[in-house]
Amino acid sequence: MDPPDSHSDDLEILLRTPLFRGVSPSDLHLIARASLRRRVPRGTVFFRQGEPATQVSVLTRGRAKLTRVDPDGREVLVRFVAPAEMFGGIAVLGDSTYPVTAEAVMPSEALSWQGDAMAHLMRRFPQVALNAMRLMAGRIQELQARLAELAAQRVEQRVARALLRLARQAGRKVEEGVLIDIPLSRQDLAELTGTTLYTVSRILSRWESQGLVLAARERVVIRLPHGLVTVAEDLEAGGG
Amino acid sequence: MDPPDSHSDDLEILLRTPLFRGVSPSDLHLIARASLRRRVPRGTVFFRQGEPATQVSVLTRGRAKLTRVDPDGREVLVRFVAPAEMFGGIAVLGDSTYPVTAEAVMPSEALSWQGDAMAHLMRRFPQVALNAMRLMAGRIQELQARLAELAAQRVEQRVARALLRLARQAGRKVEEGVLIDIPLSRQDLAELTGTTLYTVSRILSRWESQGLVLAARERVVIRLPHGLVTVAEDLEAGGG
DNA sequence: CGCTATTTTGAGATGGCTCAAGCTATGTGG
DNA sequence: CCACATAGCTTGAGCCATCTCAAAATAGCG
Repeated sequence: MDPPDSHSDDLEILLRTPLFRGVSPSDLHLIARASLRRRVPRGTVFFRQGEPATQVSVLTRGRAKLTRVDPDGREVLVRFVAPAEMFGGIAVLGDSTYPVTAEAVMPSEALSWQGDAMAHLMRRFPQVALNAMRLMAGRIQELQARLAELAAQRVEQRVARALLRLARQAGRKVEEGVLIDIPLSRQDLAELTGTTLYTVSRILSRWESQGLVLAARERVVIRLPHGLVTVAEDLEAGGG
Repeated sequence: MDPPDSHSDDLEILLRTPLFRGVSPSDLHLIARASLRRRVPRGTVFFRQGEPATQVSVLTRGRAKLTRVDPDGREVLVRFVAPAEMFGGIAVLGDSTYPVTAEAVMPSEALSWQGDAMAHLMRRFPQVALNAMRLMAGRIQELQARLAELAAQRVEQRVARALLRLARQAGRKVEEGVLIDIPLSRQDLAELTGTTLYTVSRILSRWESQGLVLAARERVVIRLPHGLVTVAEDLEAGGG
């Protein structure tokens, strides 16, 4: 009944979704059946900051980005979402409105559950609640780390770290090095690191001339990860 | 049997501890009995960043601050802890080491539970697990807000917001306005907002001459909260 | 009542921002 | 298949908010 790219694939993704770790495949099947599938083109907004939070989602294909608009209108990129990652869960569990906007940055697919359905699932499968806690704890630690970074480091180090993080989350080995497999503009990198697209552009140009990275339109390849680590840790003389 | 300032007081605090919201007083009594009380002088470190995380705590008296040291050695102040607030919980639920250092900034008292004891409590009282999730969700939202702030706003606005947040968390009405009831040095404010103590000092001096605040040694009183809000939102002409 | 931590203030340096202009892939319609 | 339109990117020049470093003034504390 299911075409090969729907429920059966869903299950495969859900099996390696941290939120559902430890849940048996048959229970996962139940869980999957309680979900809604949404397949969207690039640019689609899953939900918008400030809207009443109604659903928890897991990305099954593609990539999404979570952004937040400052009262002053400046955008900040909170994080990218990769397949098998949960998003939108914080709002449902915490406050009643989404604290970020979620947008697909390439053709994507997500499964989602209504907040009360998820609450039900957590009651029925306590492991899911535990997983959610562990995930949130991890998110908190990451945010604290970024906060410290933003407070204490220079732009160049922050950009280096952002790229290294992205490589870990969405890196793909290619001939020239590690490709960050997300359409990633200079503007995105700037919003991710709290700087401007101009500064990011200059930094990437310099790194490219030093052979550290390859930078193209919405595309970054890390050629010398270790070199970036050196920059990130500020062990640099100043270079040139 | 209990002296008036120990178990009975504990219970009173625990009754208004968000982590235990919805737990009956008799169950709370049980919970309290599973805890360890620690009374410490100013400057005591409850736990240090990087140590294996073993216990979840609730502050019952005093104040604590959670700081994080950058690889480069710079300190960042993650947050202050007020009575009835949980701390140390993230580490126990998430990773196995504390991501921050917790230090009493005045004579303080905390109750703590071993990680496995807390896990046991959460299994026995699912409401506690739910509360923990809600708390973490709130913490994530706050961290995201601060991240956006740090990425997008000027120092003066960040300091204004930090003071307003502190006033909400630890404000006490006094004759001259709202006293931030924490020993709060210029250095602390700088570490909280990602700037230097010099810049904070200059900003406070200016605000004091404008009548917005009273600033003394490790002490800040907000005289015109609305004025600070104006600064925080950058509705200012520039002012002289 | 002197010691020490905290704070203030000055002066100079600079990293990163802003604004302005031109460049280059990529895609589109003729 | 080409010329144009467009979104994304690069680069230059000038400026300024903020940092750094230095030194002096204060305020608690023992």
